[in-house]
Amino acid sequence: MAGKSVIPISLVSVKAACTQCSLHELCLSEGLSQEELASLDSLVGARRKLKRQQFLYRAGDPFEAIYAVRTGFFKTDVLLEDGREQVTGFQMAGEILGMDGIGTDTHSCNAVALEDSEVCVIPYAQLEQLSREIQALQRNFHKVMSRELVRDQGLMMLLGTMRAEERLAAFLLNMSQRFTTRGYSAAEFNLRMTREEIGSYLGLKLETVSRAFSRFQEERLIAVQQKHVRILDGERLRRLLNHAPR
Amino acid sequence: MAGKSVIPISLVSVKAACTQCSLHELCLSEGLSQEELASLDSLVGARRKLKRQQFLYRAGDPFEAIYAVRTGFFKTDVLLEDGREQVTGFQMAGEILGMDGIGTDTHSCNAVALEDSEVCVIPYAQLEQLSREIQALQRNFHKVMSRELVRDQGLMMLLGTMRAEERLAAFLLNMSQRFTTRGYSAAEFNLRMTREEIGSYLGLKLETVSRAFSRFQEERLIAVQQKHVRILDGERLRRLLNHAPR
DNA sequence: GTTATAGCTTGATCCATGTCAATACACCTG
DNA sequence: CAGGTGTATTGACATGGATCAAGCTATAAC
Repeated sequence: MAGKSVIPISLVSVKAACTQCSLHELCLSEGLSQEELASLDSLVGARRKLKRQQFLYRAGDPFEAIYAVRTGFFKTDVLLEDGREQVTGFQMAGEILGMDGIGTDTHSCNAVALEDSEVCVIPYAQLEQLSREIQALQRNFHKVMSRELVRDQGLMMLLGTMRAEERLAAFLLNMSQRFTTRGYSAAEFNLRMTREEIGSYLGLKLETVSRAFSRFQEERLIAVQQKHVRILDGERLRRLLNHAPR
Repeated sequence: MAGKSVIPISLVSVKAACTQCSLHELCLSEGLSQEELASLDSLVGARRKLKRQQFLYRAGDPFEAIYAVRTGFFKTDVLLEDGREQVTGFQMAGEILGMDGIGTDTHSCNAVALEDSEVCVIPYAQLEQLSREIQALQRNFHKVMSRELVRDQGLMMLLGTMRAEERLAAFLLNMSQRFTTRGYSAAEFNLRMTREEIGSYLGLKLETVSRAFSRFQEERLIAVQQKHVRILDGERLRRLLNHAPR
């Protein structure tokens, strides 16, 4: 950290903010020039640390900023008046939270840290301003939102047409893929969420999730112990998808 | 149409393009000055007419433009390799289609006209350009995308936690609300989609949709005959939501 | 006007997942 | 290390919606 004195100070400070946290093309800084990165950095100054179970924002909160996950793990969820909960997503390093608030100036879901986490606070008014000046930033931001729309389509497909085991397979492969992108093992990881949260995300009850885990273990597709998952046969897991049982 | 000669020619041409079709704040032109509207108009020049069942774009098509529905009715859907279909949305006048393509430069779903329709073609590169110049346009565009994210959250909630009759009630109330916004009757309308398409959207089989319709009719909540729906008791229909059965 | 076809309704049955309940496990606290 | 609490597993049973099947109704085609 303190070494590498060949790097000019200005660059080090840039690195500390955006270059370091943006895992390649995950965040908003992809493809920006050094100069542009510096502008983005000055905007992103603020950080916020959250303890496990703390809310980053709640449904109804006024919208002021979007957030880039630096470290940690989040869930977003929506609550119905009668108490039913739908987890709408899990977010990890490099992913953006809070865009649901842009349309109405009010957040429409809750965002909760599932472990101690840190986010970059990106004040929205300033982001709009800067993305009128920096085309690459504008483009990145639009791409992030659009990909979120596509992600949602995938989840609708899952919730609307898949059976329990397909859903869990899709979930595990998605997790694996995202860990891989971040340089972690594709085959072995620790889930940060409970069976109930997975179930809520997948439109299943926690018992059904648990049974599907057990089934996969019997079938030697995975080895699972509580939150620790090892994927033994990703190929077969993948084949479970896109092949209707009848 | 040909009358009203008091309106200057420049305004008439503006009206023909954006002022007329954008039902208030639905489209992208909300809050733009006359001058800005003219810029947007020059961008939106092209129109496209589609016959019933024609594709506006297909999954895999290169992304070039987004589309504003001028007249008619669309559905978007995603297909799985094994043939399973998930309808991800129904779009009517003033709504924007195609934003799924921004993230990957490729459309991720199909968009099909459910009746003869017309759209405004908005070339995306030019929209980005112009929205760097016109703050109100940038803001509108972001709001449209964000509202789409929020809409998706609602659909996930529906697919993940609601029972068949709740889903249909939510669907009918949503339709009613959107027709109202467009100046049509809230209580009486013609659906443009089949039971199968409704089912696909709601994560149900067409038979289940049909049975739920019949049930609502028995209960005097609605009067339904094929695609024609009259809402008799919107209040009770609304109470069906947000009240878990147990 | 007749026929064909797609769409819709309704009934009978089946099955995947929900529900309820008991137990086990892991982790934290003191 | 004991106890407690939240989490996970597993079993038995219930049920909502899927499936299969038959018939009906509107609309389009000829």
